[in-house]
Amino acid sequence: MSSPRRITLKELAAELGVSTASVSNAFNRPDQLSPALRERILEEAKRLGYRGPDAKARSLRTGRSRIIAVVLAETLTYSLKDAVASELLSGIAEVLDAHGHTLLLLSGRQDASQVPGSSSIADGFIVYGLMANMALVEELQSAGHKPIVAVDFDLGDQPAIHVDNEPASYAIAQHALKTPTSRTGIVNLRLTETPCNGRITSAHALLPTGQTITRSRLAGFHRALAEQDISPDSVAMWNIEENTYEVCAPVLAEILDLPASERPDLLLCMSDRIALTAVTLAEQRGIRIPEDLRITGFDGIEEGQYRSPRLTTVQQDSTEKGRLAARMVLGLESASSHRLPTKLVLGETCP
Amino acid sequence: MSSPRRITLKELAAELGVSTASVSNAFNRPDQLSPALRERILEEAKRLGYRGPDAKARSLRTGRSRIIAVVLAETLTYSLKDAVASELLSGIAEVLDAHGHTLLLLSGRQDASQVPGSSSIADGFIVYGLMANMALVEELQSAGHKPIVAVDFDLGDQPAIHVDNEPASYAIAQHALKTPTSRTGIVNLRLTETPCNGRITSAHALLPTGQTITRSRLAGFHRALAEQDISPDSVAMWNIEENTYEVCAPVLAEILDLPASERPDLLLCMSDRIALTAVTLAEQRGIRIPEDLRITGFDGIEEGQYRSPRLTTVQQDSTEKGRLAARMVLGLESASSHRLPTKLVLGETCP
DNA sequence: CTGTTAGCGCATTCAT
DNA sequence: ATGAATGCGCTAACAG
Repeated sequence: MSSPRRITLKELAAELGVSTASVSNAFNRPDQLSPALRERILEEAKRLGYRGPDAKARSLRTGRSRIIAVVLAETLTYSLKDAVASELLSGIAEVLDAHGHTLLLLSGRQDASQVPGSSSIADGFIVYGLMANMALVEELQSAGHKPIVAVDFDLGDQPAIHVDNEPASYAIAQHALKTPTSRTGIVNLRLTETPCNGRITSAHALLPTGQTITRSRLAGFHRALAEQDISPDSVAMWNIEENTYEVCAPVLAEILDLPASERPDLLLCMSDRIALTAVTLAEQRGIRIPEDLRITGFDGIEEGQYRSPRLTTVQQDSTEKGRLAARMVLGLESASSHRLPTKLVLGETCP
Repeated sequence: MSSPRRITLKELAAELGVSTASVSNAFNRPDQLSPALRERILEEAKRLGYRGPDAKARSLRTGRSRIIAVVLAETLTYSLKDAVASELLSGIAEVLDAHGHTLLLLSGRQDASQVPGSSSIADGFIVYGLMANMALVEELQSAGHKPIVAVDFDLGDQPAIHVDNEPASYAIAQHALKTPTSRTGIVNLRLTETPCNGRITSAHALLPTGQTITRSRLAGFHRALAEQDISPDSVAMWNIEENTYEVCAPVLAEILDLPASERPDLLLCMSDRIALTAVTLAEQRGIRIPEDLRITGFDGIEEGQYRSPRLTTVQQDSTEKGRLAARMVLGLESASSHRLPTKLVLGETCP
């Protein structure tokens, strides 16, 4: 076989003896030509191996590509392995697919040089999580009138989607604190100004309030603690930089290997991944859950529910968050900010 | 603020009193103009908010977009939630990122009408898994000289990446059968001609040999069974259509709820997801692992190793599979087919 | 209902 | 080292 080059619309038109407009209309606007001609064009196109208008030329001409870019705060490699991010993407993909759009993955972590290139092809952007490097996002904002939706953080006056982090954390901590505790520990996620995997001391500065979701979660924990007359300062805190087992494990091992007199009997974790790692390491050490150690998570990922003991956690519907973001970026939903509800899920790790 | 429209290269050139070629060269070919002029252009560009050449126009002109499309056999919504597919994507993204390319997600399940549109924008394709609808893939093949890499199945004479499915399955079954078993059961993944979630009877036709990875895995199981003088026909088989807890659970419940005299004491599962679901449901029923029931998986996903009991499984490095696919599609690796090795991982579910 | 025309924004010859 | 000209493939006005 020898199809040296994709045939073009113009060539097809010439071959058929019709105008390029008719061929274009045959593919794009059926109502603009007679069914008979359309039929003839489509048939001949198939015969000659013409697969429809070229996406590159079409997008240049129309200004639209039917591509929506998702910009992820972390590296793609990491985000794709993270259950929460994957669920979000899953929800986004569901809606985009249903509306004939496709999904381009970008990372806020790339060399700032490359990104602008590919990004100007997208019709809109969903930006997930606070970027370490805001340069890219600022470009997107200034680049024109393309819709931008921020998820889990605020981006100027762009519409944003949030989850009820503070009330949810308050609720789960309140639940956990109903059972008397002698020592509570909090395991945070990306909360310190400078990277830290381990115990948070007074030497560590925390990220500013109001910027990150984990800061809101901490506020909820603290409110519930205060309500029990437990001073937040008396509660030990640890920090974790990356929501993976490998990064979580050493920090949790450090906690669980504390002498029994110092080891917490309640761990408030900021993610299910952290909590699940705690469960695994506790099991390995013969620490009984929940008798010796109660554990709460946050996110409600499937892995935490489809195992035993089931995680006590806050369920945020990341898939729905993705669907909503996609509908907003496609203009199917008002471009105002949304705050999604969460649900307290009582498992066996903290009954 | 009022940036009504993104400024164009031509306008910038006019503003500066230089030719469009110089502006273009300032961004693309630094060696083609004096450093002084280049500096001036870049500076003025930044000042006027010109973010570099438009991706749509640039890709039309050059014929290259720096976008690689990954075509997934299943829906995107499903694939993004699947640990194996996510790891593959993770590996792909890692390499693409490092080489300044971006990742476009396509599904082989979309309305065939939409896909061709967006797909012609990509510089190359990685096709993952046997498509239910081969129409799209046939288009990609005939569409020209863009590189295509097939993963986990064969696509005409395109280069393909495979895993040692048959030997790996043989090895794990052989290991499992070292311990005497009274009743072995096999839980397959997408193996029947027509969809089936449940027991496979003689009424079910299986997919043709050599097409799907699960068929190869079954062959490995059967070879090990035959070696123990166990007739494959005497081994009960079940089938599962989708690698999710929700779909796996009812089928495994059916198996585990068989009267003790009929219930298998060894389950050879074709995926870790199936095996993990079996573990969870067995635990719920007080069936002891491995005393009452031994379980093997396939894939080696993290979830199976970072829990207790750890899964006995075959580890395939999906991330490396993705990296290799990406290097091949970028032309950094010979375009010949590859077969990746696997590793037997002995956990507690089948010591 | 159909055909003609004029760019979309850019990279690349080929002159100078 | 720089500038003028051409067209990548297509769609949207418009004219017939």
